[in-house]
Amino acid sequence: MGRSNRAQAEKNRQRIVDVAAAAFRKSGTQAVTIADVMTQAGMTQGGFYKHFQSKEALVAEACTNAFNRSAQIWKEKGRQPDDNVDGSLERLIAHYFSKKPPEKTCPMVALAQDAAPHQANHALNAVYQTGVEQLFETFAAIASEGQLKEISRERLVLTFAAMVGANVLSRATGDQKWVKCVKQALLDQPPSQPPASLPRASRH
Amino acid sequence: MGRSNRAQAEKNRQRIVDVAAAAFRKSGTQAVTIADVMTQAGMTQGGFYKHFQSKEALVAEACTNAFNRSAQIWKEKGRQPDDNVDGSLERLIAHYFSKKPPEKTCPMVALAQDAAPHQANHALNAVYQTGVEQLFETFAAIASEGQLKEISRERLVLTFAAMVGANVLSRATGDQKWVKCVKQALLDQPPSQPPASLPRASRH
DNA sequence: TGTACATCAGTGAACGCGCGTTCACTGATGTAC
DNA sequence: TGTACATCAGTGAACGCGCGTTCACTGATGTAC
Repeated sequence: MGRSNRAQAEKNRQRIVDVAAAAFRKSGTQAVTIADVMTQAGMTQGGFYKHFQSKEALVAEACTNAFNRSAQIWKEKGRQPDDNVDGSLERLIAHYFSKKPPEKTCPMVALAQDAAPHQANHALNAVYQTGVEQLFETFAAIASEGQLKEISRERLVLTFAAMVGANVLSRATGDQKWVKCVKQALLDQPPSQPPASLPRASRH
Repeated sequence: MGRSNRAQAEKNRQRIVDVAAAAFRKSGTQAVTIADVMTQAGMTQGGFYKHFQSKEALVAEACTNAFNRSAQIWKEKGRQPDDNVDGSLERLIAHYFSKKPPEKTCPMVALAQDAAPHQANHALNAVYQTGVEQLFETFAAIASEGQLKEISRERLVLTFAAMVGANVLSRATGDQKWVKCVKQALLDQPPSQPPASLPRASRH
């Protein structure tokens, strides 16, 4: 093919990042090879190193990309023009639990294993930390916006963790029931019927 | 070293499984090599295939082992002789969030990635499914035992998912704050102060 | 109980494959004049 | 505006390493007589 011009090369680079982000979200970073990514991006593997220093570097950049995309969509769910603000958190929760193609898996779930500190990809770990923070703050902002009662941060974190946990369990088992049940628990429980506190015994 | 007798060979086999279970919980199955396991078990890698057909087979067996160990401990937390039954769920939750050495990481969290159906280790996926079920049923049994009010299954799943999610986030980021916050949310919220329903706006 | 032979747990080297990375090469692009 | 040269994006083969697996071999164990 020979050389591309600068504009085309930049497009190609971006395409590699996009393809990689989708593939990593679908299968995790370890299951995706450089050859996979480059083929999907319409090039051969040798060209990869004209754009990135290493696979680790691509991983970090692609995952940043994935977190940004997610945060963007969350924010959109938080403010839809034709709708009142009160239901925005419900809308976000419903979206989080909606069936999505594997390449749109929540990055917090898809990348959790690869980002762990013991995996020694420090760049990815940093990206992941920032990404989780970013998504949680987006979540918290939407929750606090149109809320009648103030929600405690503890409660927010609990809900956030439950969403992630349900997704992890459903993805790992292949059984959607975890997601469905937690979605029900978060959306369908009428405020008029306050839950029996938390699942704990009352103190004796 | 030559050949071991039958009893010793069986002990060696069990040692391999135990070592592997600990290593897989610490680092995930992909990051652990056969040579690692065999060295830690005090043997050389060649001998591995006298006991197991493949790494996949060891993974499945070791993970079964890990889930069983966890379930066993959960059950013990559910019934301690000197204690009344009412606090058993709190005790279990506190234990789940207590700091443990990496080789005792919750199998649901440590193995989630490797167990996913797209990883094509079908034996492990089956083991994982059964293991999650086993832990959840243990959890539900303890919750329902000494409970004054009945807890809805939805609410149980929500709590269960939050525990898993918090652990996933803390393990992946390296930051204990997720675990700490969810633990607080689950244990310290006084029943006398019913939570503001769920983090949602009241319907308009 | 002792002897001869078969079995087989464990050894350690080697094989084979996958995958990240490197490299010599191509030819279009960018630039200097 | 055209020409000569340098640059460099992309190619495709090859390298090197790690790791799961295989294999010939050893010598203690188990067994048959």
